[in-house]
Amino acid sequence: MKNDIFLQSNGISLEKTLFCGQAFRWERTGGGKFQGFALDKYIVVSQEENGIILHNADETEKAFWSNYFDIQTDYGAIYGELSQDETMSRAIKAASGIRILRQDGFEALISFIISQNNNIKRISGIISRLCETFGEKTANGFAFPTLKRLAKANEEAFAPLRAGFRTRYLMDAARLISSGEIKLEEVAKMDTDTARAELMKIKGVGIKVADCALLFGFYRIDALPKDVWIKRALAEFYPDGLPPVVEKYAGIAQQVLFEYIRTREKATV
DNA sequence: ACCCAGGGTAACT
DNA sequence: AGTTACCATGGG
Repeated sequence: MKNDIFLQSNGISLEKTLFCGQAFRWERTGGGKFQGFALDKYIVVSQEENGIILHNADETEKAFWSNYFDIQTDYGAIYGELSQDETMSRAIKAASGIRILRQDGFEALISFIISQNNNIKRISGIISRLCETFGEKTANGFAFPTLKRLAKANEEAFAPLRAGFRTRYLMDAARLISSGEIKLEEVAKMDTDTARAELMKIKGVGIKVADCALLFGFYRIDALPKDVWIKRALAEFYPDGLPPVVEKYAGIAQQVLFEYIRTREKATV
């Protein structure tokens, strides 16, 4: 039985959450509606006052997307705590409504390998071509490729993605995970430092890509990915280090800061 | 034509 | 241990 299902989440912003650079497979369809994929799961979702609506969804999908959108976490309380810090208070006002999506580890890892030395627009393009090339075709679009399918692709097969030097990194990730040398279900159980070191066994996965995979794919909100924007923000706002309350929610704080400094940049240019 | 992008690697001091 | 050139590609 398919229905429109309302999920309450006070203050959530789909626009900010879906396009703040943590996920790359969502698009606006107008009128406050969005559509996208998580792995092979497709949904149309719309922005409501203090929540979202899942369109044409059943109970199984309700459970899946509630987890994906991190509905049960009290962001009001977290943002309240973070607002004790003056910089965070300003950043949250400019970028409120962001939730950290609970994405699949494999999809996040592959996506952020592609992200390196790249911009969000082109990352989305490469991932889109990745799905068209290796993902299963469905009625609503292409699913994210399975590990098995990626692992058997050669360099020639990757050419249509135009991923540049990242191709061999993607192939190394697929090889190591496929062979069992790296087990993502084990990574999910490791403490964050051990998990980071494990992911960094993959060629092309350094500390930043690993932290992105951990934050967005394994919900490690203590992981603090430092890209060029965050490095600038930390130097400007926290030259003497992070206050404890920001440290506690580093991943969430980081994403709010990322949005804040990027939109501030856009506004002034 | 140059610089930059949700960086990492390898080869240098 | 800390720099630096280089890596593909596309947009500004």
